[in-house]
Amino acid sequence: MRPKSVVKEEAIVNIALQIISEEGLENLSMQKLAQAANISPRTIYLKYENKEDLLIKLFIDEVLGAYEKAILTGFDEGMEFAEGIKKLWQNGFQYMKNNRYAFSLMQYGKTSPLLNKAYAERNIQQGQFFAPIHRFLKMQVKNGIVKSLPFEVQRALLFAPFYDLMNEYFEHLDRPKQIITDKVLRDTCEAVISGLLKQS
Amino acid sequence: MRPKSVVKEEAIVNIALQIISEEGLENLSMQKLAQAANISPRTIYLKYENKEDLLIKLFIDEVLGAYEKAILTGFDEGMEFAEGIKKLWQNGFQYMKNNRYAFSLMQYGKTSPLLNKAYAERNIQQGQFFAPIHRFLKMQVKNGIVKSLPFEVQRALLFAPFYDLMNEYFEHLDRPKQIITDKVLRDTCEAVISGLLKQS
DNA sequence: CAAAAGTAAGTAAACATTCATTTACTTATG
DNA sequence: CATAAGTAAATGAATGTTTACTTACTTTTG
Repeated sequence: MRPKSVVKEEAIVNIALQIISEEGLENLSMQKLAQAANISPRTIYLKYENKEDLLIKLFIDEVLGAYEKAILTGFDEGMEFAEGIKKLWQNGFQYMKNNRYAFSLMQYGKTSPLLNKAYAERNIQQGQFFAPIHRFLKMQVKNGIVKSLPFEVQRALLFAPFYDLMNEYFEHLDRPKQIITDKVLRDTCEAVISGLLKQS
Repeated sequence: MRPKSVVKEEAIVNIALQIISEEGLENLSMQKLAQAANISPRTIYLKYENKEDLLIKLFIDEVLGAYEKAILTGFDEGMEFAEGIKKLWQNGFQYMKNNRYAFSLMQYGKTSPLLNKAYAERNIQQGQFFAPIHRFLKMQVKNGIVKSLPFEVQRALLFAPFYDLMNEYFEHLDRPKQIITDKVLRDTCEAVISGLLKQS
C-alpha cells in the first residue's frame, strides 16, 4: 500500500491557515488551497470530509487545541493570583508571537457562525479548556482576593484586552515601530490584575 | 418620474444586516439578499456599485457611524474620569441592546480584511471617532489620574471587555437567564476603571 | 499485484453582475 | 381635466465565472 505523504498533509494545514490570515476566511476556496499547496483538490478530500470539516478541524485541533495547551504550560491552579495571570499572559504572548496565522483563524471563532458553533459544542462535550482557570478564579474569590463576578465577566476582564493587544502587535509588525513590547504587555497585565483585585 | 421606494432602500440595509448576523458575512449573497428583501437583484445595484461597496457602506455608515454618534452622546472631554467612562459604557450598552444586527457586522470589522481596510482608511481620512476619547484620556494621564500607557493599550483595557460582554449578552438572549444585567455591566465598568487608575 | 494515495479533468449549482424591458408616476399640452 | 410624452425606478432572465465536490484513471508502495 502506498503510504500517505505527511508533507502534503502539513501543507494543507499550513497553507490554509496562511490564506485565511492573509486573504480572510471568506476567500479560502478548496481550489485555491489545492493550487497553492501544489496538490489536486481531490487530495484534500482524502483527509477531510468537506470544507466545513476542514475548517472545524483546523480551528479546533490546529489552533485552539495547540493554544490551550501552550497557555496552560507551567500554570497551576494553586498559584498566587497575580503570578497565575502573569503566567497565562506570558504563555499566550509567547505562543501568539510564533503563530500569527493561528491567531487569525482564532479571531474568526468569535464571528463565524460555523466556528462559533463548533467551539460551543466542543466546550460542552469535553469539559472545557477553561476549567483550570475557572477553578483558579473561584478559589481566588473564595479567599477574598478577587472581586466576586460571573466567570464570563472575569474572563472578559482578564483576556479580552490581551487579544486586542495581540491584534495591535501584528498590525505593528508591518510598521517601522512596535508599540506592544514585553514591558507594555507586562504593564497591561498588571492593570488587568489590579482591576480584578477586591481591595482597590 | 416614478418615485423611489424608501421602503426598499431600508429593506436592503436591514435584511442584509439580519442575514449577516444570523448566517454570517460569508453567507450573504446578492441574490439571497434580493430574494429576502423581495426585490430584483438589479435593484440593489441601483443604489450600490457592487457587493464590496454595499458591505463597506453598511459597515461604515449604518453601523460604525450610528454607533460612534450614539456612544458620544452626552459625553464631554472635561468629565471626571470615572464619570466619563461610565457614560461611554452606558451609551454603548443602550445602543447595542437595540442594535443586535449592527453589533454582528461590527465584530466582523476586526476579522474581515475588506472591512478592516475600509475602517483604517476612514480613520485616516476623517480625523477619527476616537479623537475626543483620546484627548480625554490624555488629560487624565496629565492630571495624574490615569496610568501612562499607549493609547491603544488604554483603549484595549477600557473597551475590549465591553465587546466581550455584549457578545455574552446576545448569546444569553436566547437562553432562559440573562447574566449580563445593568448591575453586572456597572460592576465590570468599575473594575475596568480601577485597573487604569494610577493609585491602586 | 492488491490497494490506498494521488491526480487531471470534469460536474452541477451558486455566485456577482448586466441586459433589455416594463412599471409607475409626473407633467405638459389640446 | 383627459391624455400622451417623458423619465427614473424596478425588474426577470441571462451572462460568464467560481464554487464545492466527483469521476475515472494513474502512481507508488508493501
